[in-house]
Amino acid sequence: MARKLQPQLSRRERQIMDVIYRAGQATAQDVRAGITDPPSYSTVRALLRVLEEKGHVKHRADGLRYRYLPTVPREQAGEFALLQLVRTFFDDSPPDAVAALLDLSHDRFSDEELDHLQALIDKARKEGR
Amino acid sequence: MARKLQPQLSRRERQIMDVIYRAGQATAQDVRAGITDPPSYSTVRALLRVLEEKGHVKHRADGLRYRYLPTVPREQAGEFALLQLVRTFFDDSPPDAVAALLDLSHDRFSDEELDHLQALIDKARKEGR
DNA sequence: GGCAGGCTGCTAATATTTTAGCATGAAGCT
DNA sequence: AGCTTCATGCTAAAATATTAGCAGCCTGCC
Repeated sequence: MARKLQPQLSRRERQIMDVIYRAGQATAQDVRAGITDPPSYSTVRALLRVLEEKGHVKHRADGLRYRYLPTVPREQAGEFALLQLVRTFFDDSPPDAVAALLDLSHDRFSDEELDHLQALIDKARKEGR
Repeated sequence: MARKLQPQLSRRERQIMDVIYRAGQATAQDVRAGITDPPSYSTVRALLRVLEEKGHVKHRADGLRYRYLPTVPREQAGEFALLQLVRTFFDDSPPDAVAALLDLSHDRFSDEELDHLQALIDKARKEGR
């Protein structure tokens, strides 16, 4: 399976993709609203067109307007980005990254989520041996 | 403490910063070697100068040449990037991200690391109540 | 001394990105 | 019907990023 190397998005393109991934899908207005320092509406649309040409998003007509979706599903893109980040900042060690996340935001973990993690760890243990 | 919003690096700048963060520090040659599709040596140096102007890296003289270091320490930059990514791809839910990491690379977790995580979870449990 | 090698500083051209404006068409409303 | 609103498509200018070349300086060596 030939995986695309790297999208190599430009600054604004990256910003826009982030908005779209956060929301799942978005209109040009949505995108504009999701950027803190937004350019004109016209500009956003131009960039969306560029992103579509490059194959990073596709659009569906929603009444009169367009609604943009990522071509690479969120889950897959997220995994890829995560691995990339782990490689750059955590010595390519997923465990280090997990530790950082726990350390950084342990207060964000509910009891249920902790239970869930517990289960995942147990599962990893079983599969490991 | 006024934290800078977002670095907003350009494409090449991002690539270069990644190399520097991966290695901890790097010379222009190192940077060039760390990029898969590198521009000329001259170009790399120019970009390093730009990055220094913008305050993202600093350099130390190492004999005759320069050795570049990030101004924001790796750990801190990693945490920030991680939170950012979690926000974009995991509904701002660190637990979801942890689950994805475990799921994605459970074979990369050694027994010791699993024990360590276990301890972190227990700690979170205690602090949580 | 004088030459080669490896580095920096600076500068300028080229490519790409980013931007906004204008023309056009569909839908809804009075 | 005619007006307003909100969308698109296209185009071209402006800003920024990317690139490479050239000059100069230090070090080591013949």
